[in-house]
Amino acid sequence: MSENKESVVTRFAPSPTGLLHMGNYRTAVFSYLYARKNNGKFILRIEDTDRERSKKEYEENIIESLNWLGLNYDEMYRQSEHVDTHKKYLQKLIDDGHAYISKELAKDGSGIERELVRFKNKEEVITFTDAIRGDITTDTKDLGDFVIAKSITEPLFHLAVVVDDYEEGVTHVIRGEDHIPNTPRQILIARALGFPSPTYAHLPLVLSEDRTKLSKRKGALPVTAYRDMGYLPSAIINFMAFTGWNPGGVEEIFTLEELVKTFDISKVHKGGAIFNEEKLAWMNKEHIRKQTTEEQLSSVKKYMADYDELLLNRLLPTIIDRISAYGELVNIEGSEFRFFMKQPDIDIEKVVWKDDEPSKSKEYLESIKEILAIIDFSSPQVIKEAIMPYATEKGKGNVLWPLRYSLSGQEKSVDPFTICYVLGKVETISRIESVCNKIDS
RNA sequence: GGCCCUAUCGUCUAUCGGUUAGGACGUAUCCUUCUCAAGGAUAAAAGCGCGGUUCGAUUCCGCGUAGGGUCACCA
Repeated sequence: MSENKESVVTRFAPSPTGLLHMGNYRTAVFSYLYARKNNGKFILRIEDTDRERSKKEYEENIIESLNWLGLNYDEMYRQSEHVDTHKKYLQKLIDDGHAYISKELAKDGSGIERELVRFKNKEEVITFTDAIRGDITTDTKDLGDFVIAKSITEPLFHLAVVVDDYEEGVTHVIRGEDHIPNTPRQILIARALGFPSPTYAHLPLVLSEDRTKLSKRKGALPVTAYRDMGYLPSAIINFMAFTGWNPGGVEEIFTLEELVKTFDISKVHKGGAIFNEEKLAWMNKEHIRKQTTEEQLSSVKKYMADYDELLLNRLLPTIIDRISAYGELVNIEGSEFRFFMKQPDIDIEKVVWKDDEPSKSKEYLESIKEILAIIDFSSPQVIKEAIMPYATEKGKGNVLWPLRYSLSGQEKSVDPFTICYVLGKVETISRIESVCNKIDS
């Protein structure tokens, strides 16, 4: 790792004009992976030259999202803070005859005359080699003399991008496919300024169900919304990296470190991919399962801080087994776990298994109570072994259904042994007694 | 419409000229099971069309077709 003059610098250059979704952050993921893979630098550049639309809160959300995802950047710039540099190069372009001031009526119909700066397009054919797509050729005569500044003091997107990429030493511009048409313009400006062109890599788009570009108005959620739904950053990263790329092989669950290790930009796809929410959920579940018990418990506690810790510890494996995102725990009272927190309402009619007799169900419950009273509630397995001989003798459904329903108040629920274990002996027996009393009355 | 990009199961994808076209999500069925999940097993499910090149094309080339992106004094 000594001196390598070709060291890689990539950047993520969002404009803070809204909350960014998965499609946006995926370009950050690929830029990050490429930089880290090559021991290079990853830069965050806030493209806030449009002062009207840029908002501080959006910038903050970008930083927050990147931090949450663990996409650590080595440097951060704000384009607006470099306007002087942009102006310097703009002047150079004009001085060198590559750009000119053009007096034109404002497009807003106000009748005001503005002094736009246009790039003097020599109308050549530009070919660049995209790291993902190969050669892309454009005849720039279709572009005309495009505008590069609103005025001599207000440089616009294309100029700012080219100047900043140069000044920041960006070697690889990794961005969405929607930027392909911008590339020839930016190459033209770079050439006029005598800058070397970076390597371009245009990623396929992330699509919504209708196969058009993912967008907020199509329902794409900000990445922070997934955080708020209790998704794991590692799952989000894994998923984003896997839309449009995969390392080959059968394994699909990767940590960020593993992604860095296996990333290969030449294997990135050319065609767009639909954002598959169901697969994301599955992937998140897999990532939850790979967490340590401590991590799982601390995630669960974010939603269940008020609950008894001992009970939570015993319930944890069941929770992990049944959720695909921690956010499912926001409303415990409405969840399948509600009965662990408080005694459920029991519908006596439902205590009885199929068409067994109510008096018998009570008898079973009484017997189980006797059995449970003398054993140690050390694990669901122990409880199961204690109860099963009796249940088998009397009919499993006859015994187990009343037990499970009495404890949970739910026709569909976690198995009775786990319920007993989580509730503990005292609570379990108390619930059984209360149901027996109700049957009597 | 001009320019540009793309094309394997419903979806995400593997294949870098020769495979019974593989895997995953989802779906269905079965097993397990007192119920629901989870787990296990199985199944259905794909090379856009037509021409070339080649002994041989999903793979390479061309033409269609379809879809997408982009055409700002936004980025």
